[in-house]
Amino acid sequence: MRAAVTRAKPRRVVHHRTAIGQLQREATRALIIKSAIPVFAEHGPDIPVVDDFVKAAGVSRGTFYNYFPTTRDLLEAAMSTLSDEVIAAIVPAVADMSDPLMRLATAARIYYRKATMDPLFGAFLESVSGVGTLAVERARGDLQEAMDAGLLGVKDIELAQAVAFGVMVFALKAPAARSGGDARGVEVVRAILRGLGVAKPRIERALSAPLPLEETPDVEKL
Amino acid sequence: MRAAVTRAKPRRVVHHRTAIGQLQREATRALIIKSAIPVFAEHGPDIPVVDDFVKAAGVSRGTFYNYFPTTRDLLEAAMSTLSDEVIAAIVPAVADMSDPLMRLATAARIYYRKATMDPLFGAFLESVSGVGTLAVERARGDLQEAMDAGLLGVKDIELAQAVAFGVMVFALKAPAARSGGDARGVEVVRAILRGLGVAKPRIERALSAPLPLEETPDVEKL
Amino acid sequence: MRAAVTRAKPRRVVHHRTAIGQLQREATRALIIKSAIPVFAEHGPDIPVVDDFVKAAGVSRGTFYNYFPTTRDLLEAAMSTLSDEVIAAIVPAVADMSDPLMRLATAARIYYRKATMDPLFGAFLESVSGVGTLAVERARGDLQEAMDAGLLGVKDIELAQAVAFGVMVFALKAPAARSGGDARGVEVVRAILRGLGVAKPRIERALSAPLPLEETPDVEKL
Amino acid sequence: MRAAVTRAKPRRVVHHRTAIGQLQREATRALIIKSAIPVFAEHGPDIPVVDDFVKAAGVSRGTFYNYFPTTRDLLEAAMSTLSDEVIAAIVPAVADMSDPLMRLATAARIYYRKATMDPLFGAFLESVSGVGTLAVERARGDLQEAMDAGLLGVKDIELAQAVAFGVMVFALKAPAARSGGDARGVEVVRAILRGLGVAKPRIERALSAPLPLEETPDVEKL
DNA sequence: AATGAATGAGGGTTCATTCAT
DNA sequence: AATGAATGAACCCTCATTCAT
Repeated sequence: MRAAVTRAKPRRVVHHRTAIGQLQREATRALIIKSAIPVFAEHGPDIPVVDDFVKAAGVSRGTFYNYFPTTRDLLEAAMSTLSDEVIAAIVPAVADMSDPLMRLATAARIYYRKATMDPLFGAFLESVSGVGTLAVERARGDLQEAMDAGLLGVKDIELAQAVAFGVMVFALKAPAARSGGDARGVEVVRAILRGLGVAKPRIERALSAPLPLEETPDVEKL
Repeated sequence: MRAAVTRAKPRRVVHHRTAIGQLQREATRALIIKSAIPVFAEHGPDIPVVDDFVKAAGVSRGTFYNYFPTTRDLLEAAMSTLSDEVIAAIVPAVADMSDPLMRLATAARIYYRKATMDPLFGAFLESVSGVGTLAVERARGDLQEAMDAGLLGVKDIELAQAVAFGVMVFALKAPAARSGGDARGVEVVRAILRGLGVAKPRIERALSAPLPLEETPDVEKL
Repeated sequence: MRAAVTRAKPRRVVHHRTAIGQLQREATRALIIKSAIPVFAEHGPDIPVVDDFVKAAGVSRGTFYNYFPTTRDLLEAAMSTLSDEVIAAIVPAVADMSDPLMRLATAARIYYRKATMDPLFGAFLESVSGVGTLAVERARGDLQEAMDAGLLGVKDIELAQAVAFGVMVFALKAPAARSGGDARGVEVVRAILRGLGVAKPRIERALSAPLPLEETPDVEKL
Repeated sequence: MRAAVTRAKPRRVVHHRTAIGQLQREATRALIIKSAIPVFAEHGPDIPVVDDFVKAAGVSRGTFYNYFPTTRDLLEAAMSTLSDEVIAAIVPAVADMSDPLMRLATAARIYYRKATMDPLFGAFLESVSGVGTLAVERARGDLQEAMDAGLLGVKDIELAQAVAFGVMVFALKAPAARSGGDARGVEVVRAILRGLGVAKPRIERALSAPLPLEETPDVEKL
């Protein structure tokens, strides 16, 4: 009898459900993030509360906590998601460029365009302070490369970053950001390159790349 | 009835008790603001709560509400107080300068110095997001004047501001801000002027003004 | 003017209200404890929740937290209050006794009586596990003294305590505790003394003290 | 419809799958109980939650509920399992004894030994309040028999139980329980027998039985 | 049977604000 | 004016339980 019991011990196989669960989990996670972005975007300086996300995603509080222990975690996931989107828009456009300044300038122009044309993305940027990280890691590399190549007047990488990100962030905050279109984007990036101490002819060359075709702004998103 | 009350104090006789009361009020108000500044500065991203201010000032909750209906009001008062301090440091130093660029540059250098040397002021700037406004109104005037005089490459006042404030704010956030001293301040302001499209010789001239004697940093303040 | 302001600085006197507050605080604290005792008593093994205490005391949740950060703290306060009551009933009765065994026996009999006659106290003891501490510290001293005087067969203080408290606690849990009156109390204490290895004649002597007049059981308390 | 289902299995034919299922059920149930014991033991005063059991057993929540509608049921099953273990250790050792006092004393000594030497069992006893019942039913019979035979001074079965279980439980709680070994067990049981009013020579006789060979304490179990 | 994602009621805690003194 | 106890709405978080697969 002992033996029989032993033989009958539970199998602990990977259950059918386990596989399904993986997909389900991914989907729910994505749903929560997706619904959270407008919540972050709409909220001003006052931080949204768990209930806001829960309502937006149409899931229960319990489910929310199953995925994101803190709203901070959700914010990071949302930023990461948006960041991926931006990068996806930028990478192919600059892939073939050998000039780091041109890569930098083109990336910045696309970023500016996205921030001004995509209401959701723009609102998100405005609401969430500390935007820095959104597509920053990429820019850092180009800045460094340009500096190493002796193309910048600025000799300090931190200051270079302050110029690039500071001007971009503040320019996006200004009311004019809503109206100037790509042309203003060029002005902003020109100011950045000037601030970095790039020689004038190089500035114009870096700004000469055509931008990829504009997607139509999806107004309904917000 | 509202009118009646208004009409009832036509003589503007200042009663003795009233006068004392005014001073008392002023003093208590100042006390609360003064004690609040380190509270704002010490707090990171999490907002301080009424109790923090109450404890710091050593007054009762009731008294607090007598003076500041919301903590927002207190924050504004604190910013205004600090702003006044900064302006007081800047105004005499630039009073005699006729060149708006030199005024701008010198003011920015003093501001930078204060933010890096005065731990309390610096911490306050870091903690309170959107501090931009601290001594901003003055800068706007100088920027406009310089632009009107054709001294800037940038033609859009909003972009000019984005350059000036964006670079300054982000440069102050960088770790390097803690170590570079006045020399880094010059670099930062040079980047700003370049970003604004000021001609090179004018930049150097604008940066040539000697700064007033440095106060010794008051480390104990924080 | 500076001087005037200085003179007007707030006085920070001990305010009238501060004194009142002390009394008020004491009263509210006592109220919460008092109302909590039946709550603990009525609850079986399931722990009462903050809301129970709040309702019982008729104060707001906020007030509760003003006084007791955790329900554990409240429990301790309640035990301490009851403990004081018991001790107050015991101390005068045994004050004149020189024999530690008689003190011990008399104290135990009064404790037993209180636990069986006072429904609130009894119910509290039953509900709250780990009653130990209620009037224990006193007993420990008498036990030690008796042991030092060579009056106990048991040579280990921890075992002596186990006998005294174990028998008492379990005897109070038995259904018979509700009916036997003082006579059963004598039996219980006799078993304890026997268990401690006290010589037979000493046991009877120790049990011979008359108990103070019984208060009428206050049935309405529960 | 319910009736129909019931009526549908009249032949009591044990289908092959059913037989397997029975064993499987038994095994899973045993697995959950087995894994639950350390969980109960490790947890202090705070009650373990379903998730703890689920993780420990490596089964899903759904499966858990298939076997135990409430954690209370699981606790009872665990107590019953341990109880069986203890009884299994005691029964053969006392089977041949005719003296109820000797049976009682020997059983108590084995119980004490198990509680002090088996870390898991001991921890379980400490954690789970009101464990009294673990091997109690057996003791009750011996107590009653001894009382009927006029061997006890105590005339009240409830009080007899209070003495036996109260002293045992409290003696096991004391720190000394961890060090005294079998010798302390004898002291504890002696105190119990004294408390029950057993005559001295009978006490020593009842304690004279040799204990079965000690299993080596299985330290790794906890 | 077994699985585990989803649920939501239950309970905990904070804190801006009021108000009697 | 100043005081500080009291308030309760607003949030936070856990966990027993369900149920589609």
